[in-house]
Amino acid sequence: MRLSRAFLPVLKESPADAQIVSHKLMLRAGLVRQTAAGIYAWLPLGLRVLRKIERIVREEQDRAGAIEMLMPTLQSADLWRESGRYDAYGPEMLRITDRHKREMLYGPTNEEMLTALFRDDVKSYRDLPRTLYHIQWKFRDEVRPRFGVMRGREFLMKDAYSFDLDEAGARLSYYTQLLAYLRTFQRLGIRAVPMKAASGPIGGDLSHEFIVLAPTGESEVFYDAAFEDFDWNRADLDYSDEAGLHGLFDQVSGTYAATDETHDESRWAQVPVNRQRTGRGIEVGHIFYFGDKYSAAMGLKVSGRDGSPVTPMMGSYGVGVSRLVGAIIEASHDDAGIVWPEAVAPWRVGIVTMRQDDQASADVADDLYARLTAAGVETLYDDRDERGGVKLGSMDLIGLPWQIVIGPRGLAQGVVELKDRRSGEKMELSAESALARLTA
RNA sequence: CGGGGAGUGGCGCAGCCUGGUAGCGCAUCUGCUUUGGGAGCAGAGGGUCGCAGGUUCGAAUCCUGUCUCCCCGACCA
Repeated sequence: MRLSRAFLPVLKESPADAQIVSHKLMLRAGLVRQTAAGIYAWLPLGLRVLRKIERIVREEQDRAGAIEMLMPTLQSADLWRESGRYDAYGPEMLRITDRHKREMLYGPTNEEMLTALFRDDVKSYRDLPRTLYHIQWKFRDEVRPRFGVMRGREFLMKDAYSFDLDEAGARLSYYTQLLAYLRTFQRLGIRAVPMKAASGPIGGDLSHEFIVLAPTGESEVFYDAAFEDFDWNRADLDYSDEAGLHGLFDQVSGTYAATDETHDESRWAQVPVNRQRTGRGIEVGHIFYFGDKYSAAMGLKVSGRDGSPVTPMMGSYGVGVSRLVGAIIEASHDDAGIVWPEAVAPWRVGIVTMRQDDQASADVADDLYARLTAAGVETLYDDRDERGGVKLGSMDLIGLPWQIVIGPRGLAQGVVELKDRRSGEKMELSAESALARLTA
C-alpha cells in the first residue's frame, strides 16, 4: 500500500474522550473512529488487524475440529423465550421491534439459536460430538461503555458451541477448545493465561477465562510463572490424543492462576515465591461447560445408541476478537506508539523515504516496495512528500515490525536503514541485503 | 442505574461569571525558503458556538427543556 493513496488518518493529539493508552493509540494511528457510545467504525488499518486476528482464531478453530458457520445478528425474541433468557437477560439486551410489531433482538450471544438449529436437524447420536462456531458481531447494551473497543457495545466475537452425548465427551470437547485457545493466543504473540473462572451456572471446574497481562487491565491477577514457559504448540500434543488432552487440563489446573475473584491465598502460598507473578489483566476469552442447560430447556434430544432419547451436553467458547485489538496494544506499545506482534501487524514492513523528492531515494524505495510486495511481504510504503521526521513519527505510531528508511545520505554510502520497531535496533545495510533479510 | 463533568472549525482548547454577533495552537490550502526524528515566513479557507424554546434592542454567554459524549462507582466478552 502506498500511503499517498491510503486512507490512514493519523492524529498528533489524542481526542479528549480517550482515556487508556490503547484507545488513544487506536484513534491516533487511525484504526477506528467512534460513531456512537461503544460503537466504532473500523478504518482500513484497524480492519487489517481485525482480519489478521480473525484469521488466526479461525485457523486454530478449524485445526481443533470446530466447524465454521455464520448466524445472523438479529434474532427473534421467541427463541429466547424458549430458554427463559428473554426476560432474564435484562436491559443489556438490545430489543428491536420490526414493522410487523414482531419482537426481535440484536444477539448478545447465540446459544439459543444454535441449539434450535441443531435440534431441528440432528437426530442421532451418530451425529455427535460436534463443535460449531462463527465469528460475528454481537451487541450488549452496556450501561457504561469505555476503554474504546475493549468495552464497546458492539463487538466482534468468535463463539463456539459443543454438543456431546455425555459429560465425559463434553469434557473432552472442553479440553480441545482449551488447547485451541492456548495455541491461538500464543500465535497472536501475546501471553494469555488461563484462569479458573468463578463457577458458572453449573459449577464445577470447567470454566476458564483467558487473561492478557497488561498494566491497565481491569482485574488483578495472580499466576505461576510456569505459564510463561509452556509451549502449547509442542509436537507431542495432539487433538486426537485423549490422554494428552487430559494431561493438558491437569497441567493447566495444577498450575496456579487466578483473578482477584477466585484468588486463594493458601494455594497461592504454595507457589514458590520466585515464581509468583501478579499484575493486571484483560479478559480476552472465556470458555465454559454448562451441561444440558439449553438443550434441556429447548428440547434438544437425539436418539441414543439403544434408541432412547439423549439430551446432549453443551459448552460454549468465546474469544473477543475486536477486544483483542485493544488488548494487544495494551500489552505491546511504547511511548512512540503501537508495537505490533508480527502475527497481527497490519503490514509487516514500512518503507520510509526521508526525501521523496530525491529521485535516487524514490527509485530505491519504489524498487524495494515492488520486490517486497512481489515476494508476498505485506508492505506499507510512505511515499508522501512529507518531511522525514513526520514520516518516521507516523511509522513508529503505526507500529509495523520493520522499517526501511531510505534517504540520500545513506544512499551516498550505498546503504539503507533497517529498523526493528520493537527493540529500536537499527542497522545499515544495502537495499539488497535488507530485501534478503525480509524475504528470507 | 447512582454520582460528577463536558458539548465552540478536522484535533486540542480559550471565551461564558460581568450579554454587544467568535478566538488561539495544531491540522488543511497557496507561495517562497527549507529538508535524516513531528521546519520557518507570508497569506488563505473553514464554525447556524449540540438542539429547541424563552428573556433581551441584542444570546456562545442568562433561564427552561432536551439530546449526546466522557469520568467515578455498581455491572460486563
